[in-house]
Amino acid sequence: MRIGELAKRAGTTTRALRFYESQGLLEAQRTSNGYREYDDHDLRLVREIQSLQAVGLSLEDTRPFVACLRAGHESGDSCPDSREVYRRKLAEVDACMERLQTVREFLLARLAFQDRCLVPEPKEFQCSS
Amino acid sequence: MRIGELAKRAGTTTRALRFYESQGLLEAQRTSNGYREYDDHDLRLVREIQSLQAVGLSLEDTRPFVACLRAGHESGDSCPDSREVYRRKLAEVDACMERLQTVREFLLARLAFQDRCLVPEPKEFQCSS
DNA sequence: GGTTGCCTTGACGTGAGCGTCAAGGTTTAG
DNA sequence: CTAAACCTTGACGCTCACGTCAAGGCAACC
Repeated sequence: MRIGELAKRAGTTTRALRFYESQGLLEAQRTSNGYREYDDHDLRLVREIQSLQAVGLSLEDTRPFVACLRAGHESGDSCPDSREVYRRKLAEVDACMERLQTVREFLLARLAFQDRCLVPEPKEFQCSS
Repeated sequence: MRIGELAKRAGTTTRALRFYESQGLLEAQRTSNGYREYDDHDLRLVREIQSLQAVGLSLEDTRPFVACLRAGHESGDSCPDSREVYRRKLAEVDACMERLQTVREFLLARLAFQDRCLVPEPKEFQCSS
């Protein structure tokens, strides 16, 4: 299949697929006229990337999973590097929730008592998912 | 005081202060040679902005608080618009924590059972603080 | 008069993950 | 023959809160 069909079947755009290729996450055969040609294995890769992004992993973080699938494993997260990414992400999520809990309490306190002026110390931690 | 001293006393940079001015958050008197001149009231404003940013509010969201202080209130969050920002942010935080909880459970499950292939549906919600 | 250390405006860079043209080639339908 | 619907590469745009030059003016000290 060509890039348009792959995009449609994966529910994404051709631009995203070309971007993945530029990042070395996706490779493609080329037909004689220069068109990219994909198969079901590539569709699987794209779906893996999307799933991981949906969990909040960066594209960079999906790299080990893709490599794992390419290496022939049936599941992208059965390789040590992938599992390490999971563990790191889990730690990030925990830290993020802790920080959000603090923020939440601060907001509640501010909403409850109007004239207080307690402010939490700035933390450098960046919380996103 | 001039911009350098204000930056030092607020623990930020001159660039940040000029940026706040460009966003209409901070105003400054000008001396005859064109230098910006600030007073303690401005320092208070900057500190308010920093506190709110530390909680995860965007610069845009700090606008009502600054306006509230400018209007003469002793606390930036005693005005309706400010409190509305608090409420909205609280809702965002709650949604974010809920989402993180889902992600967390997913990660734990994946780490526990290697060969499963359940993936949560992609959510469009953007979670950051 | 030269150096240092402030200050000014303006403009481009940063990161992530693409979106959105632009300008053109290829294949198929009518 | 032409239009539609694909495809190609390249390059700039977007968000956010500034960082980082660049080029120059102002003030004080030796």
